[in-house]
Amino acid sequence: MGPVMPPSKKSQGSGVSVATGRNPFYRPGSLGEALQEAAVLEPPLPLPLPLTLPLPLPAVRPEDEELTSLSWLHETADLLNSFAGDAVLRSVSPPAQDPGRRTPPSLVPLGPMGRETRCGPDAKPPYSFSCLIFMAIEDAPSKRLPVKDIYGWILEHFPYFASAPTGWKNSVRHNLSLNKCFKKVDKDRSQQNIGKGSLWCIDPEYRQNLIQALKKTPYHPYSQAFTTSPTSPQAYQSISSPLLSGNTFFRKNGGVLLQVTQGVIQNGARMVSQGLFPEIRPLTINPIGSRTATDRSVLGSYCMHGDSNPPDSTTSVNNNSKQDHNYSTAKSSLLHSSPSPSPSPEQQSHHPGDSASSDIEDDDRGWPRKGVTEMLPDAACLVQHKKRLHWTKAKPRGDTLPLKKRRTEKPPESDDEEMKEAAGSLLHLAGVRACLNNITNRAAKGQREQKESLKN
DNA sequence: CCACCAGTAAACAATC
DNA sequence: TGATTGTTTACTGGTG
Repeated sequence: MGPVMPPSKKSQGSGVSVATGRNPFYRPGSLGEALQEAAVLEPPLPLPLPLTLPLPLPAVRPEDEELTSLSWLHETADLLNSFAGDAVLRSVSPPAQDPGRRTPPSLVPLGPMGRETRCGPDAKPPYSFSCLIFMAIEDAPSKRLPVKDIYGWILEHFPYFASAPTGWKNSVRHNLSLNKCFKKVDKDRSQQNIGKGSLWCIDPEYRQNLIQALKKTPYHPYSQAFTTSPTSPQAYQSISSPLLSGNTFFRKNGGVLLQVTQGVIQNGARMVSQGLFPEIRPLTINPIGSRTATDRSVLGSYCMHGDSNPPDSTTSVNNNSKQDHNYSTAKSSLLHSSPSPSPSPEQQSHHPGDSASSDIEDDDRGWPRKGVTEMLPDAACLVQHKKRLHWTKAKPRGDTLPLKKRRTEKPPESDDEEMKEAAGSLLHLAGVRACLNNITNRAAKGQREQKESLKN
C-alpha cells in the first residue's frame, strides 16, 4: 500500500488515450474530420476508376517471403496517394545511422499541397503503449529488447516522444510490468554486456491480444476489417499475408506504421473491393474511436499463431537514453532522499515472468478473460468504486490486454476454476469454429456470386 | 451513471 | 553515488 499522494500532483495525469481516436488529426474542423466525414457520407464510388494508373500490378508474394525492403508498402502508399488526391504520404523517418539497417519509416499524412496538417510527425501516435512496445519488440530480429531499446524504437518512429512531456518512459515500464503480454527474459551470458535490466519479449500466449489491439488501431495497415465480404480469392490471399502468416510481423512489413486518412483508406478499400489490387489491404473505415464488432476481426482469432522463435542475439536500436528520463533531476533528487520502508514479503516474492502462463480463460473472441482477481483495480479504486463488486456480472470486454496478476490477489485455484477454464476453452473453440464457418460461408458465397456474375 | 480502460505520476527497491 | 530498471499504487479522464 503506497502512500496517498496529494491530489494536486495526481491530477496532472491527462488520462487521454492515444489509442482511442483522440488523435489531433481528428480534431473538429480539421482536414481529417472532413475526410472522415467524406469517407462516411460519400456513397460508394461508381466506376470509372482511374484505370490509367501507371502502376504495375504487384505480384502476389509468397507468404513466407522475407521482405527486406519496404517496397510493397511504398507501392501501396503510392497507389493510395494516386487515388487520394487530397492527402499524400511521406516518410518521416530519420536517416538510418547504420547503413546496413533498414530504415523503418513512419508514414504520416500531409494536408493539401503537401502542407503538414495537424497530424504531423510530432503528433501523438494513435497507438497505445502496449502496441508501441509490441511493435518495438516485434521489429527486433531477436524479438526481445531491453527497455532502453524499446525507448529507442519508440523515439525513432514517433518523434512526438522526443519532445513529449516526461513520463512516457515511465508509462512504458509501467506497461511492461503490468501487462501480461510482455514477458521478462533473463539475458544469457553473451548478452550480459548490453546493460542493465532484462530483455522483454512477447508472451506467445498473448501475442494474439496484441495483434488484436493493434488491429483496432485505426491507422494501422492491418487494422482492416472486412466491412464487406471479400468476394474474390485474391481478397483472401491478400489477407493472409503478411500478418496472418503468423510469422515475423514487422519484419515483413518493414516496421512501417502507415497512417493514412479515411479518404485514402476508402479509396484503397474501393480498389480492393474491385479486386484490382489485391495487395492492398483496406483499413477499417469506421469512424475513429468507434469500436465495433467488425473492428475485432475474427480472422485474427484463429489465423495468427505467430510464435516467434527468438534467436539469442539482441538488437541495439540507437537511442539516447539520457535525454529523457522519466523524472526530472529535481524530482529525482527528492526521490532518493525519501525513506524507504522495507518491502513486503509479497513484493519480495514477486516474479513477473511466471505469471503469464497460468489461469487464462479465453472468451468467445479469443481473448484471455481476466479472472475476477485480475480485474481488481487498485485497492483505493476498490474503495472508491464499491459498486464494482458487481464486476463478476459485468460483460467481459475481451478486447483489452490482460494485466499481470497481482501476486497478492492470487487465490488458490479450485476445481470450479478449472472447470470454468475448461468451459472457457470449449467456448473459445466453438467460437473459432463458428468464425471458420463464417469465413468459409463467405468465401463460398463470394465464389457463387462471382460465378453468377460471370454467367451474366 | 457505471464499469472499465489506458495514461500519468509517483514511491521505492534493486541493479548497474 | 547517481542513473536506470522494474514493480506497485493511486489517480485521472475517456469510452461504451
